[in-house]
Amino acid sequence: MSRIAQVIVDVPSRGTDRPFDYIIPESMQGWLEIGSRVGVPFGPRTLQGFVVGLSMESDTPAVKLKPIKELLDLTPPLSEDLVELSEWMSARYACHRITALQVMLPAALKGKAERYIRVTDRSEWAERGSNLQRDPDELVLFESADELTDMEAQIVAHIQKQQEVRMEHLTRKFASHADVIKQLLQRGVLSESRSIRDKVQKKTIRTVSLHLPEDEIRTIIEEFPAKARRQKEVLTFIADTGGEIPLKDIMTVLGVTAGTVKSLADKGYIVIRDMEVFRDPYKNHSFAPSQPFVLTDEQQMVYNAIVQRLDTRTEGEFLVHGITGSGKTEVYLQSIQRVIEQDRQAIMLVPEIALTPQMVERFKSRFGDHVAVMHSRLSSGERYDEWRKIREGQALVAIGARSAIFAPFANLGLIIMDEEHETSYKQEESPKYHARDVAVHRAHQHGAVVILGSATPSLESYHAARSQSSDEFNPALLEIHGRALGSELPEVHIVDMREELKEGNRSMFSRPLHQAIEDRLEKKQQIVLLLNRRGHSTFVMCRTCGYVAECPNCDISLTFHQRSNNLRCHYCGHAQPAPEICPECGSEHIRYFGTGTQRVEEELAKLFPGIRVVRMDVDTTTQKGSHEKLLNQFRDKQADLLLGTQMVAKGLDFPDVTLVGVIAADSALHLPDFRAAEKTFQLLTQVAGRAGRHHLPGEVIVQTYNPDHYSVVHASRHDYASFVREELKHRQVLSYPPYCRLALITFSHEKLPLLVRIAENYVQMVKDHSHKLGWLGSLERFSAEALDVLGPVASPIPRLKNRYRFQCMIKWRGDMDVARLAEHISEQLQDSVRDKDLQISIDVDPQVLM
DNA sequence: AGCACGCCGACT
DNA sequence: GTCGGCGTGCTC
Repeated sequence: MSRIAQVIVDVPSRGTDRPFDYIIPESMQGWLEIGSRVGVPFGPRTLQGFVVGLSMESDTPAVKLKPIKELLDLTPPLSEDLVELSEWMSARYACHRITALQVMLPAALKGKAERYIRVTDRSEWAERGSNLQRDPDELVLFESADELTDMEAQIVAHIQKQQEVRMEHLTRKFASHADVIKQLLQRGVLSESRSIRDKVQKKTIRTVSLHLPEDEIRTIIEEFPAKARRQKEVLTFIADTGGEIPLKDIMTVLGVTAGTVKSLADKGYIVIRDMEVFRDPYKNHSFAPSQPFVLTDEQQMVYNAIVQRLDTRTEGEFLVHGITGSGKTEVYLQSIQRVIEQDRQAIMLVPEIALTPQMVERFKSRFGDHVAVMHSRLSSGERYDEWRKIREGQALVAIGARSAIFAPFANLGLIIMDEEHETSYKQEESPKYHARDVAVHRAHQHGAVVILGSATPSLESYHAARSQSSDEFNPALLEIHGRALGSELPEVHIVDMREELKEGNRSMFSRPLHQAIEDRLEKKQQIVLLLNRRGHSTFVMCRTCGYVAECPNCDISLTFHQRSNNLRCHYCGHAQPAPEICPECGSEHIRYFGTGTQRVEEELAKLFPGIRVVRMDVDTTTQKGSHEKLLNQFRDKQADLLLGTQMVAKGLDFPDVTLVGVIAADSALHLPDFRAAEKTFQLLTQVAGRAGRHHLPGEVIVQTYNPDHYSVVHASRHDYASFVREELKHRQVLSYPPYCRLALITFSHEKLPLLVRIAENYVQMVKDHSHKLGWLGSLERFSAEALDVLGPVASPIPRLKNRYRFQCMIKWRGDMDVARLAEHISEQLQDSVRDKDLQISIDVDPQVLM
């Protein structure tokens, strides 16, 4: 038996980011495991912590060791593999261990210490009951107990009844007598302790069941006194139904009160108890069971490749590149089915916005109650219950967004990541993990298979599949070229908005789009309009020739800064004055860009009187369930046109949509991000996939000022391979992922001069350190190992919440531990500056460079 | 993160 | 001469 437990305590700071040793009390022997959640004394406080190791001896001097105070769960909330995973995460993403552990659990398990009050020496007092004032002889224990006033006695009695009462509850109940409670504590009549209390309680319902054998009950029913007609009915009902029946049901079905039922319990015929139940967010939905579809030949080949690995229990990764509407989901469903038959479990990750009721229904109707759904719109209680269903083995499939990758399955066989290119798989707050990388690591732990699926795979994944590297992540590429229903991909027309302007059309709708909308309205077919609002930020473009100002060093569009009236690059810091006329064609129509959905809606109403528009954007979908409501409205044909931002591009499937319009394809193209072209290509491809998915042929109209840009051209031809070829060339020349890795270091402080000095210091320190290690070098030389630092520059958001922000970027190739280097330097700098106002954040493999 | 221990200004 | 400012150091 181990004597010592290593515990990570719930304090996310540098000084406490290591295990602390505790003595395991006798009573916890055999119960305490790696992954257990415990309450421990830490300095003067009581904190929640997680056991990450067990041992016989400790290096800490015995006098310093304290015992663990309490064990918080019967079964450990974390398994050993998740504890190991947290160690890997803290190293890879430079985060505190506790932060990594915490992200794996539902918020409900983030307990905080609370004060609990009880009457001192409970056993003595319990016997005395309410006589405590009348029997002063026995109260020698407390010198002044015989002087208890009425108020004091009342408080003591209240506490005694419940044995232990939370301080918070007490101060609320006896709000005006806080001083009395304080005094009782001082005199020792009451004592306090601290204990960890969870945020969410398990939910229970009152149930009723027979307390005697059924034949006995039948006899009792026979002989029931006639005037107790109601009770007789109730008892008969319970005997007939059998098992545990919710009290509520009895009351509604028979129209009786709780009192009637209770008197039966008092007679000892039945028992009433609180039964633990799971909150079911989908309890009001019914799901018609569905059967597997017959797979197309292509689907079958993909499925066979996956099943081959599953059946031989070999780990492996697959990248399934299937065009929109190719029926990837059906392949996922059948693969999951296989894994379940093997007594293993599966995780299905989808982007948050794609986790629609449609999607959930598909899984629930195939796998019934074995599905646990985890998404952000659940209450913390609901999320906790879904999590427990997984932990306790009731659920076999977890479907959810990013954090579902931590679903606590014991025997994981398959992890699927749909729309794997989505940036929402990267968490923006600490721990800044990427679910794809975590998935690969977890799969290695379990010998499980990983499937990444997308119509537009990320360049990182695609490149990893293409190059035969010996990396940890080396997926096999599987392709699906045809659509499941045999429909054709829609025809895409590119409209050159420069031409429109030349011909005098200043409206946001080109003539072809205008005409097409009119046509569909007439035919009573539906339209989806996409306004890409990511480009709301200000890039400078010439309306006449499409010229966009770009940085000479970085090949990235410049951002317009109104304050200083100049253009800047967020990568290297380059700045130049804002042009008055277009440097390419001399036109005066040069301006910065941005259009809102609201304006488009107004414009639509003006141009097409009577048009029924459903607008979907952050403004209209913040309310719970509004997303679903708007989509249903559109599905039920209560609207002709669905107008929205990115969210209309994903996964929606409406049979009568025959026209998809993209108002401004360019708006994401000129964001200061090296992934701008990739994002544009992905968005156009995805949104084009919304049209003509069923019998009616679809058409897509893309308006753009850059009709020749390769992301637009290749998207219009549905040509992923050509796009990738071209984009990879750019990435290679400029040394961006997948040809190197990135870490973004962001500094923030209230005082600008200090901040600049720190940022410059940091960059210098990175250079010095990596030079010493022999890492520093130019990445452009195609060396296998090299590291380079860019910046520091002001962040794209230079001031946030009264704090200035600077950033620098580390680029490297090779498998050196840059996260550790970055963290090490952070700590050195923090130590030398000694300013706790200084924040340094490290983002390894950033997806958004802000 | 808290909380305590520890060295320098405005007050009974 | 004391109460208290928050600098820095520790928490098994």
